[in-house]
Amino acid sequence: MARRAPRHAEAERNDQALLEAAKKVLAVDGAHASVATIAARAGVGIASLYRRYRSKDELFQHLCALSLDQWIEAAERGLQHDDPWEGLTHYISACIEFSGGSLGPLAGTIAITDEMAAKFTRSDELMRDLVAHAHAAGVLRPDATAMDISLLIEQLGKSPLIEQLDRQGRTDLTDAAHNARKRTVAIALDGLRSGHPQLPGTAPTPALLAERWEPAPTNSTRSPGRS
Amino acid sequence: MARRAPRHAEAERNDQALLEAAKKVLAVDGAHASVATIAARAGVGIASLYRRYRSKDELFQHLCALSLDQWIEAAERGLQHDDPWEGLTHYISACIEFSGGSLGPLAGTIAITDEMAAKFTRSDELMRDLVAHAHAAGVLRPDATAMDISLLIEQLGKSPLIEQLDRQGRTDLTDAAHNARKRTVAIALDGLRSGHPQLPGTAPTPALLAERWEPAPTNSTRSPGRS
DNA sequence: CTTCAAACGGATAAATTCGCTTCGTTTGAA
DNA sequence: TTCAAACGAAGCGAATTTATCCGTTTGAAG
Repeated sequence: MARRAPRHAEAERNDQALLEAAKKVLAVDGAHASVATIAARAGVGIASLYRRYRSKDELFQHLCALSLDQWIEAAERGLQHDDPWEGLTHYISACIEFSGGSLGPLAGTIAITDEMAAKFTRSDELMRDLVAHAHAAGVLRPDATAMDISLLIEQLGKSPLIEQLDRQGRTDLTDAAHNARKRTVAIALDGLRSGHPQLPGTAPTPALLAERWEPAPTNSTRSPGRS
Repeated sequence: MARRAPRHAEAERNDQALLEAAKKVLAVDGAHASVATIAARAGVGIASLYRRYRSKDELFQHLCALSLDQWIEAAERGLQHDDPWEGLTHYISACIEFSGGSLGPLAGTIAITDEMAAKFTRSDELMRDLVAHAHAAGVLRPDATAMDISLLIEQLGKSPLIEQLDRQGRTDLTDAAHNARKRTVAIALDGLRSGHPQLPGTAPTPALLAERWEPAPTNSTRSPGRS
């Protein structure tokens, strides 16, 4: 073919760097992460970001889709385990580990694409299967529902300590912080095993997690989303 | 006597409203909460805020001191319990409940006053006592340290779901969200009881929590290039 | 009722930050 | 050597943010 890709390899590398940078910056700065920060962290110019994505929102949507892929893959791996408990705990640990609290801050700030909705549904199904298997095997406490576990994952995925250390550039402490969170996760997982007193209140309804991604209903100061 | 207080009562009420509003806005908007938002939520003018605090930072420092008071009081109450386990769990639950993730986002963004440092030390001592009693009674898993529990509190105190719902004004779901978190906390507390396999890794050092409040004098993340 | 300082609210100034565009430069396969 | 594709970064207007300024309201003292 004729001229096709003078610097195609570099473009590919930059795209990858942008996505990784966006994820980290999003975890650190929250929903108000700026494109300038993301581009700087990726080591590329701002224009390189806008050449790939038409807007900041589009970048975040793509990032969400990729994260959902990770969730789906983690669930599929978990379902392949022979031991239902191992499968569930590996899924939970994996989600907490790689999520980095990326999606949480985004909830409600970006529109949900059809692609995202489909992947979310698939992820949810797989997750319910995982929980059902663990319940059937009697290793997971019967009163803990899939919703409980989803909330647990979200709660532990976003670590204030890790985020702040990252923000301050204390790379010398991040290992210790991650180790500390592993212990917190281990404690929570032990609490999920069978043989504990009944959980308080009633199980949370799926609406709690579903509706949070709905477009912000009465949000006052939002620029009209184009597209 | 000379004129003393034409509208003193109103001033007092406004001060109280400001503190409460600041706490809520801080939990919702994070460290970048604006004074305008806080004043609006308190239902007062911006000037009323600046009449009491010379700057935004001074307000936040005062707020921190008050929160530390709550921690101290919760620990003292916990120590009064006859049952060490009840004392510890009530302390943990109380801290998670009222913290609202207020202090977390502030860490590193404001200077630590001497008052804050003293209260932090006192709170830490009481908390260690609580844990020591629970350990001595054999109700708390021996491998869980005070640091582990501090991190657990911080991790569960900041709820992404609750914050987002609050941000979107979905007051119809906040009750359900709080109930859901109560269940998450209950799971974690069950995981803290004795009779579980050894926790992974080594216990986190106190430096992890102490250093995060250290001055962040070199505004590192301001320009994300080379530091 | 009049007085008047304390307290009020909100417009506003000055500086910053944001998303995004434009533009001159660099790269590397043909 | 050529030249389109890809690059980095300065720049633009709009939107925020902190903090101050100023005219108005309040309510106890005289």
